[in-house]
Amino acid sequence: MTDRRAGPTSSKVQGIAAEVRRRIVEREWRQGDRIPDEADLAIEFDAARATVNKALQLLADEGLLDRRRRAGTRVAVDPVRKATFTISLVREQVEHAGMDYSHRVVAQRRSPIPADIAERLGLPEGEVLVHMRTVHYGDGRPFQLEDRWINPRAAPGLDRLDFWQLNANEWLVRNIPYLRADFAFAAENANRRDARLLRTEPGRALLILHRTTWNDIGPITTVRLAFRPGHRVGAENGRSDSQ
Amino acid sequence: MTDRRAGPTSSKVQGIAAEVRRRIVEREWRQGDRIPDEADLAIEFDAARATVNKALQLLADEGLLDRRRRAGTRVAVDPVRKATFTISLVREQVEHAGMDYSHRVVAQRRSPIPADIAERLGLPEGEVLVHMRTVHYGDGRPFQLEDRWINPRAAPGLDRLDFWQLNANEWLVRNIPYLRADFAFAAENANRRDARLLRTEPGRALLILHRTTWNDIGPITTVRLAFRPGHRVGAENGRSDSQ
DNA sequence: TTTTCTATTATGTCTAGACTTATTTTGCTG
DNA sequence: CAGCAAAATAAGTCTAGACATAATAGAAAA
Repeated sequence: MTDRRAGPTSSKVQGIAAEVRRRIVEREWRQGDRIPDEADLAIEFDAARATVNKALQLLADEGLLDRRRRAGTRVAVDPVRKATFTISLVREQVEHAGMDYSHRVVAQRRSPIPADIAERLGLPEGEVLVHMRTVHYGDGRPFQLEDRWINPRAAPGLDRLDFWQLNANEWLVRNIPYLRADFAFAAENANRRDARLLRTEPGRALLILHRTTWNDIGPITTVRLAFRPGHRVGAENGRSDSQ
Repeated sequence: MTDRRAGPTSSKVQGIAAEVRRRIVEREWRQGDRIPDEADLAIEFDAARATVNKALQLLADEGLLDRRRRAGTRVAVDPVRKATFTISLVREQVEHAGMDYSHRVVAQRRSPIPADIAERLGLPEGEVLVHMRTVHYGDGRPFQLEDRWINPRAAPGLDRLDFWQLNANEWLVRNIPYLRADFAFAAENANRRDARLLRTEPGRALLILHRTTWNDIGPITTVRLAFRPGHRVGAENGRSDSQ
């Protein structure tokens, strides 16, 4: 997990947010309490209401405040916190860790989709998609195993490509923008194939990240990423990091 | 395909964001392209510059645009996407799934911290913290196993509490607000204790969520949450869901 | 040529004010 | 008293304009 630099240039919005945060942490304002309205805070902080609004929205997005029209702003009773995970390209993850990146496509073919994939994509079972399996390496050691289904209908230009050479994820990400994505983390015991490709033993617990992306045409691709044993995926919250 | 609700109240900001998103997806504006500046877009969309600014900031936060002062706004080449996970209380997760919630504290004592916990918290090894282990149930079946260390110095009022009765997480969340939290997902093979408490077999892959929270005094608590086998934690992005 | 200064520019931030909208309060009516 | 309509209110959104700031491009100096 990367470190987080000190307060971002401390703008007025950030200053107000920090002060409100402080009052909540110091329990001047307690869980459930109604806090002064935007107009009053604007006077207190000598700011425009829009500025106070932005600060309070920030804290509401963090889950620290509950805001409702007419009802006012309250300190959240159950601070439902949000953790933001940054999903970057495998190659960048590997290189960021100071390793040399390489990858190997171990399978690529057109194939009818099994039931679970069909359900995930909302396509009829047996529809023929492009299926590929890739191992990503860091310093020659397996880093991540990628099992991907691609919908050629939603990815024009796919046919002309040689994925035995190219990195599918990078091509997709750069050429087929998506409107929506969903993610899910899971844990699975490595099966024989996972174990062989990741050079570990069957049964080892693997962190799995499922991701499916969509555009206006339909599902683009769904992928199962299996990380090497022991890998962690981290996030941080608490200070919003817009910009 | 899952349902896609109509534009969220379709404000002007959302409308502009949607149109820019469309142009990127339709490849009118391609990866790396410079897009018109805020002033021009403001004229085109008949909006104030602040409104355009808000829309573009939204898309930049989503990772779809790169913006830099003076250099202008470009369509991101590597759309580093952010997935936001909502971390709610276990009880809410269980009840949201339509199950009856219950929990059982299986251990609670003061204990010197081992090396890994010490490192995670930035405290000297051997410092004495409160250590507790709780099983959370849904409809009587184990849902999550919680292994928690609490720093009494950062959690005043802790001593007077009876955690054999109370849910530690809920008490902390409601009474000791934190400034910063970090999260990490991992996968581990169930050890004997995990297996016994989650009523599964040793070796089963478990999804683990580590979370540590901090306030201005120092670390408050660190917790290892082990989900029951097969559990998934999901997120979605693509449309910002502020408010 | 390279370096350094300076002007320019697009985004970042803020303000004061207006209007909108969800929600609660209040007060009227049966 | 209940039920409903109207007033009040606090957040939501937007505008026009101002100034700040980072980064670039171009000009001047070495």
